[in-house]
Amino acid sequence: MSPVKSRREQYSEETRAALLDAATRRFAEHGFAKTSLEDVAADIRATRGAVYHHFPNKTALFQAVFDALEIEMIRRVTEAAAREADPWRSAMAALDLFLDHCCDTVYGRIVWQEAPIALGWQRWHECEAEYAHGLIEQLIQALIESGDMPPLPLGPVSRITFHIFGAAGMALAETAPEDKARVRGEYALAIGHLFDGARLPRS
Amino acid sequence: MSPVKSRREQYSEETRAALLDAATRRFAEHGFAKTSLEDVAADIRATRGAVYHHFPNKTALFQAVFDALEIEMIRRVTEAAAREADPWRSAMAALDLFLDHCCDTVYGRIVWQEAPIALGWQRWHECEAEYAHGLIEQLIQALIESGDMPPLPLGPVSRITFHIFGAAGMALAETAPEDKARVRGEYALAIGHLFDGARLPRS
DNA sequence: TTGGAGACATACGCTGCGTATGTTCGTATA
DNA sequence: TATACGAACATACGCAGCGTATGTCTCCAA
Repeated sequence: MSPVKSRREQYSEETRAALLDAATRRFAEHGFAKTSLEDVAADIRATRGAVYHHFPNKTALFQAVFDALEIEMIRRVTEAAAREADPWRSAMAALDLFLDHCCDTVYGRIVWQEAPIALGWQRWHECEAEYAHGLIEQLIQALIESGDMPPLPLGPVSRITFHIFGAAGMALAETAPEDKARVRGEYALAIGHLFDGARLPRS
Repeated sequence: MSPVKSRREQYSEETRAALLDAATRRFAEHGFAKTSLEDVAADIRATRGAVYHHFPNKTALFQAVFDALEIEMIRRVTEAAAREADPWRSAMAALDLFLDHCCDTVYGRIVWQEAPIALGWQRWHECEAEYAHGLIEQLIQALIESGDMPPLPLGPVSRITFHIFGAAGMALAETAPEDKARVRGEYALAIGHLFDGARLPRS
């Protein structure tokens, strides 16, 4: 995996990682538009030159931040879902861990609030199609096959599901830390009821 | 209402209306970021000076465009909902007309795609809270009172509903005109099923 | 008819992105 | 061990586009 890095490679990777870290914090705190690359660079005692050496432009830097957060989230949710054998319980476990994740200020702000702005709505949606959307479609497909859900058109259903999750994600992202637990509970209740209603009695 | 306008007032209102019209088209076609006030002004054979005379800044111009679209939409949906006496049928009529409205390219693009970018997510959400959100809360409140829905926490439920509608709105906004009818049908089906599931048997 | 104010046009500064060019410092090669 | 080369940055510049300050014209009231 890492065939002995040279000193130069090590330095380079460290500054790149530092840039990603600084950018993550800046974007999460001030948003995409109000974050200047000057500031990000200054945070790690470098200049904009360093940023443009590692990333082609501001959007690409944000994209890298976004990707890292999404990949980590998908990884953990997939893991949680895989632990349950029953499709329905698997989906519920995924929802549960997703809500947990959304309580994280950085994830919520960047993925659910800033990303559509930074990447543009279209690109954001393409990314979500690649990450979350794929996972959701998988879970729902399993629910349909197991007879837990009626065979509605998969595209719209998973997109609606995505947006329902998004509603919770956005709501939690803008909730004050001390209220997150309560709000999280309310959304879990409401979403749970909604899905229970859509559920078919197992044959 | 209009106590005899002077010639000057008339001119002024006309250019303002023309600006709004031009801005609406530009924003809908090229998006907020890629629309320069220079172009908007040029469209009506004026300069940026005219824009800044009528609006304090670029965002305010967009806000005016957005407001006009939302107010018109709310007006028509409210009207449709009021024609039905039964709360459930009233809500369904509202959904139906809303989906119709989202098939309009300009409305879909500006309200559902560009607005969060232009106004910022926070401000956008505040606006929606004022417009759509209020209407949705009203409809759901009626459903709970009539016993059609269980008394879940009103906030989350109406926010989730908002985002479900949003899912359809966004999806329709990016669907090619020739496919809009089909996609609209799919979403109507999926949403209908979801709500039917959440419905309580009338006592 | 004339002063004033509203409705614009013109001119300028500033911020921040992207790019082109310069400089330093590891590292491979002779 | 001297040197050349290229990666990893820093510095400098151009440019678009927003916002603002100032100028000009024209309508209307007194």
